[in-house]
Amino acid sequence: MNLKQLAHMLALSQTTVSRALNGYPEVNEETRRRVMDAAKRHGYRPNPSARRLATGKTGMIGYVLPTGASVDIDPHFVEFLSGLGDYARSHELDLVLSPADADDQETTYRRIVANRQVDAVYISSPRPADRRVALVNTLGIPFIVHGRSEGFDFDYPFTDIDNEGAFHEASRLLIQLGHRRLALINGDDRETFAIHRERGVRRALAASALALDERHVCSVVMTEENGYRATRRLLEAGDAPTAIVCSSLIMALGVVRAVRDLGLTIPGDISLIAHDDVFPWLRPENFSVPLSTTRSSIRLAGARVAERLAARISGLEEGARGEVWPVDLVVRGSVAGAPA
Amino acid sequence: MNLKQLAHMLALSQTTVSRALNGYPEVNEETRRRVMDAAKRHGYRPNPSARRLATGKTGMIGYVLPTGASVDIDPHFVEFLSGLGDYARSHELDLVLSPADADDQETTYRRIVANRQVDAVYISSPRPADRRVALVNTLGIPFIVHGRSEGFDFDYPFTDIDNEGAFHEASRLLIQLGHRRLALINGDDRETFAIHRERGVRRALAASALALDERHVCSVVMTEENGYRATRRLLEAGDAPTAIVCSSLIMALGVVRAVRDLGLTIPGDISLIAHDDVFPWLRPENFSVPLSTTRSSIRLAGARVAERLAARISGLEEGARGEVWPVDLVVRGSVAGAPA
DNA sequence: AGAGTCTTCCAAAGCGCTTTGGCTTTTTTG
DNA sequence: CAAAAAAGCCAAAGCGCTTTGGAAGACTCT
Repeated sequence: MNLKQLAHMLALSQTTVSRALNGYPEVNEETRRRVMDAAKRHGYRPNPSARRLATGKTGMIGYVLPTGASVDIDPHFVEFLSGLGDYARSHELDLVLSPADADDQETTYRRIVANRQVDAVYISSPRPADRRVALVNTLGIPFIVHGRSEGFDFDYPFTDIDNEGAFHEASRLLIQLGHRRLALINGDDRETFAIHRERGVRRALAASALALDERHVCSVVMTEENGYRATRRLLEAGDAPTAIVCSSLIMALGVVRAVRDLGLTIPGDISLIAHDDVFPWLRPENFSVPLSTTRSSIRLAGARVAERLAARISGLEEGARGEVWPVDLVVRGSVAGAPA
Repeated sequence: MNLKQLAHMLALSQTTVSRALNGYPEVNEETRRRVMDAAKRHGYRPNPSARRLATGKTGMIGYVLPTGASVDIDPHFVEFLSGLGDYARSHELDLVLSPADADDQETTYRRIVANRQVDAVYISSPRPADRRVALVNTLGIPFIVHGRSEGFDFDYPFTDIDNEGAFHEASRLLIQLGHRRLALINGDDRETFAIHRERGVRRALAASALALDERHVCSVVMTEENGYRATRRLLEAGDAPTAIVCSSLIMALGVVRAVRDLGLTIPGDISLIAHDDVFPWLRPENFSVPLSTTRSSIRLAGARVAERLAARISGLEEGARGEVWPVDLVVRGSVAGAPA
């Protein structure tokens, strides 16, 4: 059942039927009702390929997925996707993942824009002066950055959490508890979120005339194993820290294991605070010692990004407004006063 | 730059240019070369929307993503996606995720097929007599099932691992080590993989004239917390098992925590084997006691599914061939002889 | 009543590609 | 050498929708 048939059946022109269905004003309300009625009764659904060719609108949002044998997709992605998908569903949007060589995403961005394959895109895990952001900005496709970039001479729309504030608060708590030697086990420090977190820690220390020992900050891919290794290294060297701030719950698993392996305890010897993106399958309160966290649901962020993308597609949102969400500091058993 | 312009510039008809580009035989090789040359030089890329309208081919594979506030996307998904994306990239395929109400995926399947939004789909986490499988089968769109369904009067193409065999082997090993009371902490037993795993355990026990105590088998969503709870319940009741087989590494984290909380040790008091889908961020050899596993890379499965989908789209693969991959049993420190 | 203004609808021209059917020109064949 | 076959190309008809530019009729106003 296509438009032509429907129009013929109603003894109307395709124009009128099309307009009736799409809510244009120049059609009699009575006629519109008849049309919509018939459309529903016959289960008419406009062919998206045709609509797409005619309008350029696709009803899809895009994401360029970096791939490659040695490229691991961040497990956070799936949670983000949950939120995104949940919102997208309610707005009849589909998500298209365009796999790209991790080292050449530009080609793919250009392709999906040139081919008008999607109405909008989002960018995640941005770095300072991220080329992807600059690119989509000049290409002129609606977009939202999940996270933040830095160092551009233009503004852009983003949704981010207050990473600096979160890690500042976490560090401040530890300092108040008497800790003087903090360590930071961070994610990839080429990404902005990690830079902000480190900044937060340093600022808190500086406020108490303390500093972050360069040997006490490390930047690694966020796996359990790397959390373990980093902790071993930190604790086995001289001037070991008494408190650790950690960028992910998965790494925190490794931290806990390392501390135990060394015959130390949390929080007796080591206080620990980690960032929690809120996974359903791994919860900080269920650590052997309930874990203090800076908490922010990445799923909600996904939903919010979808919402903003939809708004931009339909023209309801414009401009380069960035938004920064506050982060909760949730104190549980893994922190205590510094050992004497 | 569109076909019309290119044709005009070459003083050829659109027909000829189109045919030259698409490798049809009725065009002079010399002409073809000229055309391809010009196309490359001017960066001509056929508009996919137009091609799609004309041919019905989209260059995309589809996945219906169950969503909802209480629906959690399986964290395995992201690893599967890694493999899928990696292959898809090399074949210029995009992946479209169509979010659907978890309780009504049929509507979405019908929509993407009726609208010809994708060339093929894959289905994951199938259950016995899965309605989605029956549906796509009758809808006639090319598809691959990742995993297996059961109880149909038709065959269908799938790629699965030998879950029954894997858990049979794991159980057999434990039995050989003298264990008599095994427990199974399984995933959602409405899904086929869980049913097969249970079957494997039972078969191994039966071979030694043993049986799986109904109190020693449980089926839960695969989270750390559920692994913990299940283990507490198992070990605190009478006739506690001396060995546990567990369907996921994430649940195994909870198992280990519970065992420790109870003042027991692995493998001294409890032997443990878990299934490992091979995540980069959580490795069995890094458990406090290196974990024995049944191992099968879900990432490779993703790549294989993509490969088969591509083959089916291009007509290279037909029929309902199912393939079952063997699973490695990797023995590490978490198993030992049964306590006296 | 005639001019001007809405309201309501339509025919037809895209959107950019593929593909059918046919027309020349060249090559092959008996 | 004429007839048949093959090769190489083209015009035009889709694919199914949106949107432009009118046009006809109904209504308002002076």
